Amino acid sequence: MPYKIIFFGTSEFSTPSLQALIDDPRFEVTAVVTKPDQPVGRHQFLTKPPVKILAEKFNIPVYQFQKIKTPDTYQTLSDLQQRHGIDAYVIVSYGKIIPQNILDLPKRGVINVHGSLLPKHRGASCVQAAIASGDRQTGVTVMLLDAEMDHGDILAQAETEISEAETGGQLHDRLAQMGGELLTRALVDYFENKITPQPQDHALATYCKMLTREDGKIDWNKSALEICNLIRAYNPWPGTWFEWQGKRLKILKAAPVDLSKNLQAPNIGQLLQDRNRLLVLCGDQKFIEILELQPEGKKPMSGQTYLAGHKI
RNA sequence: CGCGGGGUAGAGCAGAUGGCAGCUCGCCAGGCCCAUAACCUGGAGGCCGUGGGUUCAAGUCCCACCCCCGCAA
Repeated sequence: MPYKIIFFGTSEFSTPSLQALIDDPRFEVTAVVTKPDQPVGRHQFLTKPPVKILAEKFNIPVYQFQKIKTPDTYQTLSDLQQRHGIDAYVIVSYGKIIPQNILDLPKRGVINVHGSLLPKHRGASCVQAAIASGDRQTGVTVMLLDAEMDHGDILAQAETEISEAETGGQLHDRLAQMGGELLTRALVDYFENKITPQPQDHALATYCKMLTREDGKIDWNKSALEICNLIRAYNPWPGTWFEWQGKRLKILKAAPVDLSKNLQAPNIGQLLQDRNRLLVLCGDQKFIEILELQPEGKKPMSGQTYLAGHKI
């Protein structure tokens, strides 16, 4: 008899975990809960969440509750519980807070996959936070959900190195994949009582907030290293940018540079040309080279290409 | 019909008041040099997004359409 699971998830981070559960004969994904379709993109087309697309492909029933904290929602999930005897909920990047009375429904509790080594980087932007903080390694955590955010007992963790040039998007995809692999193993061990859930050391907890595009505005007073890490971390979401000559310039790729010679003292945050390189002075008096950028209304281009057509 | 920017040489950009298209980089050839991503000389390369219209004459004015992108979500 496979373990019966209801999967809660929405974003691209969720899909590898859902896929792992589907592919593993030891589990049966009885239903999938995901956020309602959202208007997306320049023309606001109504778009299905990635998790919904995957679920439909395997003919798994999909539930999209407008609100979780309603008697109707509770009733629906309660019915599913009675009808199928669900063993556990698995929640991966669902995007909504689930009330306690629902969390109490499944027989063996609620399991969560988180994209960091808890207790570090609790919260919504854990992947970006790891790179932005300059961490050299991170990982994924499979844990039991409790009332507080990313606070529950740990079932399993897997670590990985963050490479020098890795972007948030690349790391996101890797962690999502790792999460799926770790999830199925940890879940079986947990069901078979082979692991003892370990409480987190809450004194070491750090938190990261939900990111918006505003968070990607570059503060040139920070150090060159901090800024480079931020650019890497926030690529592709939420992206990093600053205002230049009344236009918005997105920075897609940058690197710290060592300059032996002294350039004419520029202001912090001002673009500067050195040969065919596009430089900016940061708060610690060090330069970064902008390798790839995207002016408002234009396609992405290299710093050198930008210089070919723009006087600085 | 959410707001806005843009489609001109391979790339990035200029082209007030309409008159036979220019800049930077790249590319090709040659030169200089121990050497070079540096420098010098010369050269190739453009139905100016598409279709109409106004005009003696349109990249430049008018209309329609296609495509790309930023914001917003």
